[in-house]
Amino acid sequence: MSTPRTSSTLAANATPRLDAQLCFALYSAGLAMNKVYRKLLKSLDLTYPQYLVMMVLWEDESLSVSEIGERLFLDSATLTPLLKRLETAGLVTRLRSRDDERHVVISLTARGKALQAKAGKVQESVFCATQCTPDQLMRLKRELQELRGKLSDGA
Amino acid sequence: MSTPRTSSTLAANATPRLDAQLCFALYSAGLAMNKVYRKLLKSLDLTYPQYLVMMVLWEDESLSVSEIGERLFLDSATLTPLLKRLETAGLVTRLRSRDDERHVVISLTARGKALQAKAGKVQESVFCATQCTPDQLMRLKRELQELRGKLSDGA
DNA sequence: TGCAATTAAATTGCGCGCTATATATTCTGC
DNA sequence: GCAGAATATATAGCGCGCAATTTAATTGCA
Repeated sequence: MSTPRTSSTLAANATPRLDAQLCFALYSAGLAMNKVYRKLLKSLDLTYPQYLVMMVLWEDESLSVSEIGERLFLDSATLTPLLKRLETAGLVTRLRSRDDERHVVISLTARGKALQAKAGKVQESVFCATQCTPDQLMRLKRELQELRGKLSDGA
Repeated sequence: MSTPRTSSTLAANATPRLDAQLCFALYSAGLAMNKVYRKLLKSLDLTYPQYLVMMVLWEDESLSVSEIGERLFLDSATLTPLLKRLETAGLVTRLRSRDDERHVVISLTARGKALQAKAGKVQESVFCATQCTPDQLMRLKRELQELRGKLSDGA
């Protein structure tokens, strides 16, 4: 590392190194990914976060708001309005649980389930857009999951 | 591992495989990163995108809106209000170029330049938060840059 | 039982990030 | 020169994503 002495020129660009650039790469790759999805999901009338919620529900068709939040690392401030939009679109229902009325149970409607059929093409298209081999994608995925874990640790 | 659940034939779960998970890893790692920065940048009164703009300006202290946009992959709809906030905070000035009045030139103020001194600590803290070796970070950075390039290709 | 602590959602307010559009300036062909 | 294309910002509207707060329901414990 050997930080340079406080000469004005060197001190001036002591800032934007290494991880700054990793973070920017992460940030801008995320934006690029979102743009790809935006185009592909247009036909389904979904945003990417909405699509994530639908994917969770395609696995388990009935979940509470907080259960969805745990899986996606999102909280109710984000999910509540998103879920209301999905409800308006006729893809899910929102019902207070009988057992514990604090919980709101989100369930797929028939329309919501049916939408899964269309989703396959989206996945395929995104895979093509990455121009990566499955191996590369898996490895990168694992590394990002690790990074996410480490970044969340300190919180 | 090999996903024990919902293997209800190929048709039903043709959806959430491979790249779906890469994209989600990318998305959620980005959110986690942003949270780390939010805490660290609180003392500088900057958001992460604002911090990116400042980093660009610490390299070149006078740039047009579109030049900043090219470096950060952002457009004027995002940058104009962000830059106005930086102006309000006294960190930059916004002036129409004499040469070409379509351009708005963004320049650092003394306060804006001075802020760089505080930024070093932020970088260091983020680096620590990643709990990664510089090698890992560099490699991941390069992979994400590649991915960003490929994802932007098709656009 | 009774009331404080805890938990689950919802709400408020703010700052992106985008699409689509508008406005103003410069450049181009004729 | 001058109409029209091209370029650079700005604006409007929408949907996240988050911190902070509020509301409502449940739990726990004396």
